[in-house]
Amino acid sequence: MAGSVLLPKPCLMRLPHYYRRLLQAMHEGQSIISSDELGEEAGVPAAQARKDLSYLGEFGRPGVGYDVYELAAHLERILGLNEPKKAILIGVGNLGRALASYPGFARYHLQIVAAFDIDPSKIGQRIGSIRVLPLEELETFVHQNDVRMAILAVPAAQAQSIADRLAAAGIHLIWNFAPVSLRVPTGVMVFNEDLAARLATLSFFLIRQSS
Amino acid sequence: MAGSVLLPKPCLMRLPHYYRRLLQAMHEGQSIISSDELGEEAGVPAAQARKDLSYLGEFGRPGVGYDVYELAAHLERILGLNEPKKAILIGVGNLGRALASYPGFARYHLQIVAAFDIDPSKIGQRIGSIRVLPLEELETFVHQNDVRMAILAVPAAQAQSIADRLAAAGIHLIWNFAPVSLRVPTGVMVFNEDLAARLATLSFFLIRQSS
DNA sequence: TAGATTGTTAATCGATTAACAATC
DNA sequence: TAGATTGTTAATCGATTAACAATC
Repeated sequence: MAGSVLLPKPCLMRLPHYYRRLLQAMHEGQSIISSDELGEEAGVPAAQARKDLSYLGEFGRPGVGYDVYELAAHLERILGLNEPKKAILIGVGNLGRALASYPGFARYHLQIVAAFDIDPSKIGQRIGSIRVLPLEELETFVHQNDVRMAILAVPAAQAQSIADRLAAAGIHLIWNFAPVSLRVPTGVMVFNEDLAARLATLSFFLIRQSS
Repeated sequence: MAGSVLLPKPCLMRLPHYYRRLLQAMHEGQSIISSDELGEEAGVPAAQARKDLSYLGEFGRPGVGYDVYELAAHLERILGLNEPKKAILIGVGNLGRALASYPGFARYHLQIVAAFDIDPSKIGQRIGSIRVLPLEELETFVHQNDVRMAILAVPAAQAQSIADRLAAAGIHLIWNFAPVSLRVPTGVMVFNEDLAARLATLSFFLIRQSS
């Protein structure tokens, strides 16, 4: 399940930042870039950036730097940025709607192919081009459309039972925005975007601010 | 600036999860809890949970466990969950609106006291009880209301220039939802909630899924 | 050639885990 | 007393950083 490419998790989290710096370089017509410039974008020293990239292969030229286009293309391939990624959205509240229309996702080829909700008044609505379907159709839709990813934006109380259904329906990856720890069978990956928990950690720093 | 309490960052990130488990215990009438139960919620072994809590002091009783109410009260104090936390919201797009009405924030006493936007058609609107003010009034408002925290939910292109203004106006903590790395003066803390970068890391796993 | 920058090794740093005496 | 569970030490693990030979 871990795939063929092994990467330390902190390294993986920095790759999108390197990639973003490469896009900027392209935009500015820069064709060679240094580990120092890449590291700066990710907030790490040049040595860290070089080490991260060395996990992917040898791309740089000593004394010169990295070819912007070549490295960008490689990161796109490693991260799968250009692969179409079908996902369903569960929960069409304020946050769900915002995610459905988030402009930053299109660049990475995320395709939200349908949304689901229990609220009858929302069924049949559209968010952009995304149709809102009744939750009962979840399993059928996942099977018929071969969807592997779900974005979960329902209230905390409903999240676990829906996660169970998603796992049973064959979803492999849940991007969870509900503020709960989900239990899922092995083989299902959960990535938590827990804004309430994050706020609690911000609170720690905020109340310690001087002045 | 680092405050008096030193905590490893991974530990700090787990404290909200322990706290959440304590709330659940209270709800169920459980008055003693073990490091094993706490660790499970955060996805770590019992030894890790004990070590995390030992940074805060000695709360458990050997052979017994932790007092649910006592530990919850202590976590509330350490994290400052019950302290009122004023914040302003910059950017009243879909994501900004969703954050302004996010139900999970009230429990931790986050008070979004105003929202700002450049779009004239949005000025004067209300999101719940939050008024949308023109961006020109940002500095005045921050000074007059002694605000330390800003939630930044503007398009990537505008984020840096607004971060500059926030820092100059005396904001200490920026919760940044724009997909960019902000440069801020020392003394200003930035916490990034970079959904586009996160999607890129999800992509890495998604395209490697078997079947 | 002189200057710049990579890829990699080794040293450092910090977090996690295992083990267990102390305690209830 | 026997069983359970903490707080803490020491061992392990993994990531970061410094340094530098190799390369352009």
